[in-house]
Amino acid sequence: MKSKFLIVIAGPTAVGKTSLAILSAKKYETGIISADSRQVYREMTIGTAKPTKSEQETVPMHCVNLVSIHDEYNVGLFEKEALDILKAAFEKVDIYILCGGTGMYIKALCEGLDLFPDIPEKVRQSIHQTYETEGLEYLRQWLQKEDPGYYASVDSMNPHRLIRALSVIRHTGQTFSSFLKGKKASRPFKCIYVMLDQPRDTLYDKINARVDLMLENGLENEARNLYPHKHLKALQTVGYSEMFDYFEGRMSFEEAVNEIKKNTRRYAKRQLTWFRKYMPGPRFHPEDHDSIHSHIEKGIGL
RNA sequence: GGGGGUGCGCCGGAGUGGGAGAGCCGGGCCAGACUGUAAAUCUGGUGCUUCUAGCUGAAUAGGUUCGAAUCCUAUCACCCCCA
Repeated sequence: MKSKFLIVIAGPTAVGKTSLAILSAKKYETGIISADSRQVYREMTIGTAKPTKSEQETVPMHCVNLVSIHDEYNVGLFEKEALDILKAAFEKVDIYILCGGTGMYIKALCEGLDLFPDIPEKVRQSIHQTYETEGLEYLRQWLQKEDPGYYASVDSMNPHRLIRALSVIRHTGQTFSSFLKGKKASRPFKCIYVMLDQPRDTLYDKINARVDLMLENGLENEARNLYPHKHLKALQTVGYSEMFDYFEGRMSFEEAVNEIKKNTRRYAKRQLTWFRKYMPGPRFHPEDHDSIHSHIEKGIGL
């Protein structure tokens, strides 16, 4: 059987992943899987810088508009979905493209996540409720008692981490750490990483310009339509949260716009931190197509 | 032109008014963590150095004093009032 390759195009927001991915998909006559935790939602378009409709039609594109903001979605579901897509795709082609900025989704697909049982939302909510009433310190002590091993390594100041671990413990009766094997999954394909980056100030200029463009394209109106659902997980998103603050009079329109730009820059920063740690290797300027394609072809073994 | 006030580390604020604090709060920025919320969530740093410590420092230049961000003089900048 011939080797299969997944070209992973990753990088901070606004760096130019999508256009490179489309270009590459045309070149290799293949399709794209989006690794983006917000573009999966049908109802969010402008604020997530989703590929345009015509872009989505030029090449096969998966995991965009896949679910509703009312659906439960997470990295585990993404992993499963993406593996299915690749399995079908590699029946016909040898190369596929993964493109996105959600580092954890990329890692899940390329290296796999340890298997965890599904935790009912009710369990999580109940622990969250305990957090609300008893506070962080209570959860810390609880976890320390139930799973001292994980407690030693977890960021115990982070409520999300504690709530997740305690949910698993309560639902399964086993420690959280007992599920952590930390072994890379073996995949029937090889990943070729194309990490995009460019000087920080250029990237920040692009981010600011793109936010202005989103506003021209009607971000405010899109946010207004989604406002009734502002409590949903999917709507805890840069570009929407700030608009909601504006709608509720907590800031002026101008302040909200500046906050969106700032928070997007910070988001990009966090992405860069993640990629630096989990995806070392060469970095490419998004327009340096020659270097990028020779890197890919070297990876494929041409 | 005359009188008064204010001036500190990237920015804003509070505070102190002879025994320093590279101190406090907020912001910005930088850096980091992160195995099912990941565009989320969380942490740290932010004068310099050889970094468990040391050095420089309170607009600028002088002065008084054992000791000055604090008092005095001059200059500069900004603000207010009167012309």
